[in-house]
Amino acid sequence: MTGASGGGGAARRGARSRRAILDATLELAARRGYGSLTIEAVAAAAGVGKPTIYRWWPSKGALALDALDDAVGDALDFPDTGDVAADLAAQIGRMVALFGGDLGTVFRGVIAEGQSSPEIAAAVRDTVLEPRTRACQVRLAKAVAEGQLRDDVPTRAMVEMLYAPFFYRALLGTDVMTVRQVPEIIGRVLDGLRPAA
Amino acid sequence: MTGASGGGGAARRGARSRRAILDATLELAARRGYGSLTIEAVAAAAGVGKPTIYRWWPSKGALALDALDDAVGDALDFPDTGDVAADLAAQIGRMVALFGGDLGTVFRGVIAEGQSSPEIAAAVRDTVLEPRTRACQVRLAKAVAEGQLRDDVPTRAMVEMLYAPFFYRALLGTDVMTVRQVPEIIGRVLDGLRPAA
Amino acid sequence: MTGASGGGGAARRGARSRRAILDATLELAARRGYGSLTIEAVAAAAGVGKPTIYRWWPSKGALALDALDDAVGDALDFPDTGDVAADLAAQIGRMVALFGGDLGTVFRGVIAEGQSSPEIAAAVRDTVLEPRTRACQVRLAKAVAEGQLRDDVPTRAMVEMLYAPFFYRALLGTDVMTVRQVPEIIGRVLDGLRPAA
Amino acid sequence: MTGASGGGGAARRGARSRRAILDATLELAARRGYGSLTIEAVAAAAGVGKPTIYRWWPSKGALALDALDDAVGDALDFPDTGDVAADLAAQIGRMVALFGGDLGTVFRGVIAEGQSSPEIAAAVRDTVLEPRTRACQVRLAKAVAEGQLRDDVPTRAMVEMLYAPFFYRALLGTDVMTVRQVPEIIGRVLDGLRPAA
DNA sequence: TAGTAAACGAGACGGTACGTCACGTCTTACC
DNA sequence: GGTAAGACGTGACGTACCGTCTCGTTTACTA
Repeated sequence: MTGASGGGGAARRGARSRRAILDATLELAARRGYGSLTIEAVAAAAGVGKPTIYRWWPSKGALALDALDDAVGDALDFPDTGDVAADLAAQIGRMVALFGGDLGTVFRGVIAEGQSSPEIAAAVRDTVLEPRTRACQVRLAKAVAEGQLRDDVPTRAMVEMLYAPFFYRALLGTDVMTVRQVPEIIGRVLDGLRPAA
Repeated sequence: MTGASGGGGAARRGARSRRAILDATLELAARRGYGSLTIEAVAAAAGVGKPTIYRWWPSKGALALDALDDAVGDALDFPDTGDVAADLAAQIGRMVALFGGDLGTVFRGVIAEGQSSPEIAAAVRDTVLEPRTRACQVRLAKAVAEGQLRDDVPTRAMVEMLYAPFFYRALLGTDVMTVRQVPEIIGRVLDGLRPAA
Repeated sequence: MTGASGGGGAARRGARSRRAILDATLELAARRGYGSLTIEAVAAAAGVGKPTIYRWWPSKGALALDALDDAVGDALDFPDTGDVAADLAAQIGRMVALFGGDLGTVFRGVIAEGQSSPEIAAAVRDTVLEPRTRACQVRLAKAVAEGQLRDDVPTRAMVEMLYAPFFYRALLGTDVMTVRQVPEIIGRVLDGLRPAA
Repeated sequence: MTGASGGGGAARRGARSRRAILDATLELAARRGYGSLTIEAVAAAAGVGKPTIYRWWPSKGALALDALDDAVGDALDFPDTGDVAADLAAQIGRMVALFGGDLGTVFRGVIAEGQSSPEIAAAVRDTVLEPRTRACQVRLAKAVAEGQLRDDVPTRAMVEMLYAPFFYRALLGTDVMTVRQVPEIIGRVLDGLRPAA
């Protein structure tokens, strides 16, 4: 359910088709690359007519976003063990692992699509980024309250500092971020976010 | 500087055409959006045959990158006033200003293209990112030597921490970064990069 | 009847398009000349997409041949009045009349195309020439049986002698053959084909 | 020297180039087919610039016609042994032999070109057909005077009857004419052209 | 013999049309 | 009664040649 992106219920009998379409989307995006993904090919691979796809999704980006969202599920929900550094490392580590594979291809493709399509950009923000940003802010606010983090930096800014390096590497392709590097990278950011005394 | 992106010398007589093509590329990308930019339209707007464009640039991405590079020129070269925080704020501020307008549209489009095209991704890295990263590393290394910054964090990691938030906002569209916000954002990152005592 | 040239059934819904395409083909070929006929222009004139034309016809030549065949219909079927000389003059006269106008332009163009394209050449033979040659042979064989013509010359050779002058003039452009000249020309050939006694 | 077709003197220094161009033209036309012959390819194969070709020939057809004319030379001049049937068979036999090979490809291509280009059509008539037609008419007129042929059929019509079958077969591709068939085919036509008593 | 003007090779240029791809819409036929 | 199948108009793709237009560089005739 992607909200603004349009993916829909299809309660009636589209369930089978919906699954086949989402699966084919991920499969093809992973195999041929997001740029070479076409609605035409998805329809063929899913054994479905093109109009059936257009009935439920307005564009390739919306479809890919839905497929992505469907595949990620709740794998990126936020943990709370009491140790904010460990929690951040765990969640971001899972993200790095998840997007290091085929899903990453789709994710980067969707973000790329968003550069040209305000609708997709908005859908990505609303369905992917914003909910997790808020969950993270909640966790950070708790850490602030517990004195683990400074109280003079908005949690939203902290989120940005923590996640930005991941997107930087993912989207600019300067280096692949591995799960093992995550704690160190997070740690350096947190160094600046700890209370003065 | 066309580097790996292919745009070429065309010393002979293509100078006029080259200018018209690059200008038309920026103009159209700004006006209609990068995604709607077509080689066909560029050719028409530049008063040039399509093959002339394909003779010198292998793809729309390479063309856009060249146009971008040409437009940026040396506007993003790195200053050295002695105060590393001020220098960073100045350079990143200029970047924010530059990419806040039409050039930003092209820049984001080229990076988006890079998600599907390894050639473009590599060209972006080689011609745009890497040179400036190195210049920044040089400046940071000087600051480390002067005791303004920690010596236990690689300068490359520092660069990442400093620039990532800009790309985060630019590419995910969560918020527009304004020039006025730059010093504060840079400042927070630097807080974690200053020597311990 | 599209025979080997490929134009097809398009039973489903292409009927309107098919008509528009064939009409536009003849119209443009007549107006601008066969050599200047382009698929692009036919598509535009017919209010049709290029791919629709390529879906049904493999080449300009095949399209033109189909348009020709469609326009000729059964206008060149062979008569039988009992007088072989009169029948030949009538049929060839109709042919001269038909190909003296716009259809001739198309016909000559298709034959020209056949010089470079074995497929077109074969299609011309199979769909245009051969059926009429056979019909003529049948008529000639009857005349032979009735003693109006020699029995020591193959009817196929007779057909060649009778029709060749028409193609000679049409394709080499030495002179335009008029309907009034037909009986005389046919007559001279028949002079050599009458029984000895 | 093709008169209207333009091929020209190039007395100065073009001799080498001219030869190379004509040779390359025949070579390429034979190898790849007339339709696939391009000025560009001729220029490359001849080691010559395109403008050099355009300087001397206005079109591919004019070039091919010149190459053809150059290659045929005086091989098709008309003999006179006293026996008109033998002379005709000899000359037409030589023509069949000559145009049965690569030269035939070029010849048919030039005639095809003539269907769309009045200039080429005129050049073909003026430089290839007309001179030989006249030579043949002269020979036939002599035969008429000697009583070997009817005097009530214009020699021009006779020429048409005699040569048309060759072009019929060559251009319509119904059958290849072999040298051995020539006397028989000529003979049948002459049967109708002999004096009555 | 030297000078010079042409013709030359090379190839970039503005174009036109090619034949193909995928788009997103629409219609028909089947299940 | 919804759906697969797929034809349709559209528009851009990237390519092949077109015929024209500079570019220097031979080269062979004139002086």
